[in-house]
Amino acid sequence: MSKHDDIENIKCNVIHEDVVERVSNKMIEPDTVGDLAEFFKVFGDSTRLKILYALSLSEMCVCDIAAVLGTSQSAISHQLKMLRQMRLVKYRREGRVIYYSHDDEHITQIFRKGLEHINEKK
Amino acid sequence: MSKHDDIENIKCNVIHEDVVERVSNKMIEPDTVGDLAEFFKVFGDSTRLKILYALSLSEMCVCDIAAVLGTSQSAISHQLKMLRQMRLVKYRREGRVIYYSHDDEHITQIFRKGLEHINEKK
DNA sequence: TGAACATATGAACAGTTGCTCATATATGAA
DNA sequence: TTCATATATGAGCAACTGTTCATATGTTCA
Repeated sequence: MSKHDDIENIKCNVIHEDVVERVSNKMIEPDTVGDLAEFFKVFGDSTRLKILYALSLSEMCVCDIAAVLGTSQSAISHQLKMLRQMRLVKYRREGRVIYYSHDDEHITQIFRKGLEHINEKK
Repeated sequence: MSKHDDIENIKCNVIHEDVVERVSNKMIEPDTVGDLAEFFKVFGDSTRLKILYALSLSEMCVCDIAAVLGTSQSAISHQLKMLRQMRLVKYRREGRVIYYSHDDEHITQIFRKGLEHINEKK
């Protein structure tokens, strides 16, 4: 009963009590982290990034987006649904055609920061 | 042979030739998009976000991070490996203990933009 | 009406991801 | 050397993701 004190045989112990407590107290809210992760997850896919980039150049309809990306209409539509739900794009209808465009000014700023990072680290 | 012109029965056609051409010409490089997506993918997970947030408050060793997040040492270690590879964190050794800290000043800026977005859209 | 077309969507499937578990490596102390 | 501890890592698995395929919805025009 000397070495395996409790049930913990794998876990490691707190090493700096003070740091752990201080950081724990200032830690970000679980809900906020969840929302943030969901938000960034949107940027973690090439197709969605391309859509967002294309829309930064021009308002576009679904077919044209598909043409530019060389992807199926269905795939684009699915992704646009997600972008809509995350409030990153908005749309307007004109007859049968639906035009999408950005709905958030943070997109380009986040893009820029990302580009700065990958350009520095080479 | 009238309606199903070629093989395309599902695909939709280009609607605005001019827009498609202009956007295609200015389109982001495939390599760049891939790198960007990989970069943002890192921020798309709660555990990694929490680690990055904790490290923004203080340099920390692996055990302490695990304690703050309430996650296993192994899980933290796996994620730190990824964060290391993406050059988002750096580390220094002191005996058996390894201290991790931020390796990129864009992290906090990207965090802020993300927070601004999710706070606005409620 | 009905045909043609632009877009949306559900189901299914393959590929990916993040965790756990077991174990390996590395360092310090005895 | 041997033990204890801090961290790393490979394999395996369950959950998630992005695409395709088939089909539905909605709009225009004849």
